[in-house]
Amino acid sequence: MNKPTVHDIAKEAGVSLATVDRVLNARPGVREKTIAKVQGAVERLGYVRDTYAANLARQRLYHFTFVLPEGPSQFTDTLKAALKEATSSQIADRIVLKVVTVPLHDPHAIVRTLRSLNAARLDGVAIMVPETPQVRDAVARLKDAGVKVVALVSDLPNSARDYFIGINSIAAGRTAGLLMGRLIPREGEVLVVTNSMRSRDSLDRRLGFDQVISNDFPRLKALPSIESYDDAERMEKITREVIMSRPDIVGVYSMGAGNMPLLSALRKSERLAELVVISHELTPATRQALMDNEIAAVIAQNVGHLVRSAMRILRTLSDDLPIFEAQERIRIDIIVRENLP
Amino acid sequence: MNKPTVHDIAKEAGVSLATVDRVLNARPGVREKTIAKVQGAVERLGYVRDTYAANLARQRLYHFTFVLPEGPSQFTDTLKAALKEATSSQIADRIVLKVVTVPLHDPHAIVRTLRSLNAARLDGVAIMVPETPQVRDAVARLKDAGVKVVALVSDLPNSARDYFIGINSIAAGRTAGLLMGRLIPREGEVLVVTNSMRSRDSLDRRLGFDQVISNDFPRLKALPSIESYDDAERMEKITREVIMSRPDIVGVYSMGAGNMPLLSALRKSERLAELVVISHELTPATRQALMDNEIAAVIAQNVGHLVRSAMRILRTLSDDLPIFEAQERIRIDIIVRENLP
DNA sequence: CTATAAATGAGGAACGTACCTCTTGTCTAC
DNA sequence: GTAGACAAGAGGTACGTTCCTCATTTATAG
Repeated sequence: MNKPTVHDIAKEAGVSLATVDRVLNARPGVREKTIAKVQGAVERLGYVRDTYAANLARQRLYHFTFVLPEGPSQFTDTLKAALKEATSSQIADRIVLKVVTVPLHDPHAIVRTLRSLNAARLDGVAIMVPETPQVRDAVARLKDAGVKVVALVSDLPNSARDYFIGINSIAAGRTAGLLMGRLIPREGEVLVVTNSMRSRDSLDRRLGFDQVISNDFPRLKALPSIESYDDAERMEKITREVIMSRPDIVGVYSMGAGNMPLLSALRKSERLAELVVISHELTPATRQALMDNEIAAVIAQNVGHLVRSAMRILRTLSDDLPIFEAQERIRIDIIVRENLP
Repeated sequence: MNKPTVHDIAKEAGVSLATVDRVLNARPGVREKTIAKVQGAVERLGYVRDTYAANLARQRLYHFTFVLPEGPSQFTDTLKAALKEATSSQIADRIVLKVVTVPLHDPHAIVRTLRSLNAARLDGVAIMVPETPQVRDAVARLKDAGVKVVALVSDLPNSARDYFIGINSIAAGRTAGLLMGRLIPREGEVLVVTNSMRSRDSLDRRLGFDQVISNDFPRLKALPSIESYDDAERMEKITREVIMSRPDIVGVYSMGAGNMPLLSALRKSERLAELVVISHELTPATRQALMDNEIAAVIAQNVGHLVRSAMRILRTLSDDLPIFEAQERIRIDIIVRENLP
């Protein structure tokens, strides 16, 4: 009735413990026929390796590296904080964690960093950078070297990454669109702002947003995206100008980072109270704006879950174990003033 | 640099391994002074017991029992499904799980069941029942017998339970109130329905809902709660009558289970399209209603997270380890058509 | 100061797995 | 028929912890 051990497998298969070990750990020097015998026993008894005992025996350490954007961003700051917090918990057990940051605007530097990772002493990498052909190459190279790769927050769909941990941007955009439509009962224009439409996330969010607006809420007109290019002043200036010149604007959808200059511009315009503002990611700025009723809703992903999931998945991949999908699915959180975590 | 082991503690404290073991496992026969020496070494080296190695050595099994409501309820069905799913994952490692169901309407049967639990061979219990003085007593009795007790979904705030796993009902009600107010731009009445206002959860949700409605949306008038007493026919009949007789109703807040008869009544009234309906818990019925635009939003708690959290917390409590709060906090999920999980 | 109890030390086996060495068995080729 | 290669067995040690026994030291009481 108890969980079968390697000894049970040996008995069941009629071979020695050493042979079972050779088969289970894919060591050479075992005939096909014998391998089949052992695997048969494994399946018949429903053997699952006790990972903890195995890790104890082999003194296993998991070497993981997180590649995150550098520079000031409230979102990546909260992500890093969550990572640090997780490090001191049970989840980080046997994990040796390294965090490196890369400048997002410099594709060469990103690739240089990815290439500089020592694949030989690395079990897994979690990457949060925009997808480029060079990044795809670097991912393939890591994979070839036996390193597990997961994309974090921003997917690398055309790369060889093993897993994506984050929310579907199209669905996130659709959620924003639905909320915007439901929260604005009249006609009008919706301002859409982002850092840069060259990022895939922004494109997808915009896509999802437009799908729902045009299909379910034709009374609303989503304006062309305004891009800030990470320039706070530019963002504030342009936003103010557009808001001033277009009295029909009834809502604002902020797809990316940079909510602080946006809010600052909206405040100065003195039209904030009558606008429905929806933004992404829960940061100190958006949290405060929610509490002040300046932002109606925030579309977010739980960063704590994000980093814990990344660690668990990298570990699971490293052990060639099946992933428990239900636990790892990152949900699209809708946060309003009253359900702030 | 490596994690210290019991051997390191023995060396540091200048005692033998056996003594370290006696101290760490609170076995008798050690002088106060020696205990202090060992504990000093533990703190200086920052020793943390390797729980996996310990469990391996002592062949530890965690015996947990979940006490859940019996009878047909889509919510408890999904909860049980999540429990079953979790059982076959890593999380349930070394856990021997038992599920017993109790009739919620029969306080005596509940207490009888709680008393019948064999505290001697039980490490922890997760309980989902309404709080009564008898339940409080039963919890205290379990605690006295050394069993860890957590309240699930529905808190037992005045009992000796170690932990509550679920969402704050007042905050959930406030969230519903805020959404209702934001989604209804005009004046009108809001119908509030529930199973029974004798349940603490319903009272608290109502309380939170009324707080926000009266404070932020005085244009809305929340009607007195309609109770179904778990009687589907009654629910459907009364709802239909009220809806028919009160043309000013613009929204419906469903605080408890029994969304199927409610929806059925609303459909028959043919006013569903113009009503803003907000309900609790994601079940097959509410999921379908969300997709059909019949329900505007569902306030939910992630049942998968709920049961995984319960298992982790019971295990952590059994090991007298600190709980990683950030991971265990159950969030108030707002679910709309586009962010359905 | 001794008898006794209490506290501590020393060592080993076990948990399930990994990994090592050494030996024995079996097959193939010439 | 035997060398050589390959396959399999047998047995041990280790990981960090628990738990056991037995011996030894130390404190306490009479």
